[in-house]
Amino acid sequence: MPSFKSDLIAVLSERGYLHQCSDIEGLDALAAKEKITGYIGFDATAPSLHAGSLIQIMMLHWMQETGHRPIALMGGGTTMIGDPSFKDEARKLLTVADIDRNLEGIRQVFSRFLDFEGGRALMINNADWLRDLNYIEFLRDVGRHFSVNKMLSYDSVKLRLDREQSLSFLEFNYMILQGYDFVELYRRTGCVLQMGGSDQWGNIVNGIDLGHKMEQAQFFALTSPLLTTASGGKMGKTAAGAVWLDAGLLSPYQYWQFWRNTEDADVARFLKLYTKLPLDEVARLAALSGSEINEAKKVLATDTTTLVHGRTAAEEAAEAARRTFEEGETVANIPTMEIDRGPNEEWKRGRSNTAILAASGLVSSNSEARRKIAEGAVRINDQVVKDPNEIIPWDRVEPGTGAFKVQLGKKKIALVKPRG
RNA sequence: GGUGGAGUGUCCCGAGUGGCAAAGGGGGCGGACUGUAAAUCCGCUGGCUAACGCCUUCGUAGGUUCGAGUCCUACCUCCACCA
Repeated sequence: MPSFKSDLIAVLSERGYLHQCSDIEGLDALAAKEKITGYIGFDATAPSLHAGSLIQIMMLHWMQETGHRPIALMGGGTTMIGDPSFKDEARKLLTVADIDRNLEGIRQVFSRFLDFEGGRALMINNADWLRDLNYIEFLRDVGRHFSVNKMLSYDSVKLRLDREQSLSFLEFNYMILQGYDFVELYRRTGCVLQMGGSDQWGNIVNGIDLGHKMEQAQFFALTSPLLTTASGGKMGKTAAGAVWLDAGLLSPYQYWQFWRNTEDADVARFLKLYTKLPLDEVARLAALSGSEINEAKKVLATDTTTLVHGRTAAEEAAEAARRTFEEGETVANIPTMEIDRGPNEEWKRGRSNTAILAASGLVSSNSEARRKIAEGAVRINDQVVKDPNEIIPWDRVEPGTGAFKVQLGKKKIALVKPRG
C-alpha cells in the first residue's frame, strides 16, 4: 500500500473506500497542504437513504474528521431527471412534491454523521440552481462543452444501449446537470472534489472536464468500490426490501439484525467501512475465527446501529437479540396482531393453525399459511404444527401475554391475540 | 411515415406444436447441516377452499374456436433498418 501525505487519503485508503481517483497524487498533495471542500450528491428517489448510501456518508464523515469540509448535496434538482447510470430502464418520474418530501426524510440522517456547526459541513440543494435554469442559455453556456460522441461511450449508458432499451433525452441530460453541479459548487464554495460510488465515475469525470473548460479549474474525482457482499449480493437490499436508515421504515432492531447477519468473509471489510473503530481493533476482531467471529459481528451490528440510531437504541437492539436468540425468551416489542373470536358458532372453541398464522401477518395469504405449515416451518406456542386444519383452542393462549406466540422459521415471530 | 422484430407468472431473466396455473434459471422463503455465517443438499414459490374443485394471470381492447400465451384485427410501448 502506497503511503500518503494527507490524513484524508491515508484514512480513505486504509479503510477501503478508495476505488478510483482521477489524480491521486495531486489530490493527496492538495489535501496535505490545505483544507479542501468536497461533495457527494444524494438523489431523493425514496423517503430515506438505505445502507447502500452509508459508504458515501462515511466518506463525508472521514473528510470532516481529517480536517476538511464536506458538502452533502441534496439532489432536489437532479432527481427531477433521474440518473440512468447502469440502470436498465427509466425510472418513473417523481413529482416535485414527492421529491421535496423525500428530501425531508433524507436530510435528518446526516446530522448523525456530520457536524454542520459554523459551516464545518454544508448541506446544499441543487434545486436552488437547477430548477430555474433557462434552457437556451444553459445550452449555450454549458451544453456546448459536451460531446455526445463521448457521452455515448461511457459504460454507464452502455447497458441501456446494448440491451436495446430506450435512453430518453431527458435521462441523457442527467450527466450534464451533474457536471454542472460540480462547477456551480466550485463557484459557490470552492469545492474541488466530488466523490461517489464507482457507478458515478462517468458522471464525475464529466464534471471535471466541464471545470477545465468553464473555470480553468483543477477538479478531482474519487470513487468508492461498488459494494457487494462476499457472495455477490447487492449491498443494502434484503428479501424484505431495502435496509433503510430511517427508524420509521426499519426499526433499529431490524437494522441491527441486518448487520449481525453479515457473512464471515465481509466482517473485516465492513468494520473498516461502516464503523469508526480504530484499525488495530478491527484487526483484532477480524482475526477471530470459527464461531468466535460472531463476537465481531455483534460489535459491527451495535456500532453501525449506534451511528444511525444512537447508542441507546443500539444497545436495546443488542439486548433484545441476546434474549431472543441466546435465551429463547419472548421479548416485549414483537409485533402483536389480533384475531376475531367472532360470533361464528364453529369458532367457539378456537381457530385453525392456518387462520392464526394468517392473522399473524407473517404470511400474506391463507394459501401461503397452509404451505408454510406443510413445510414444517411454523411453531405456535413453541410447538411445531403440522396439520393446517388443527384447531387451537382459545384457552391455549400464553398466560403472560394472553396471546398465541407464532413463529415462522427461526427468526420471524409475532403474537396473535384473540379479540371479541 | 414505411418495413421487420419484441412485450410471458406484478422480483428479474427466460422457454412455450391451439388443451396451460404455463418448462428452465436466478432471487427469495422454509428444512437439514452450522455459529442468527458461507458453501452444499432437499422442499416451496398466484388467490379462494377441509377437500373434489373454482377463480385470476402471458402489453391493451376486441374477434375466430368446444377451447387462445399460442390464430385474426385494432391500439399502446420499445428495438432495428429505411425515409
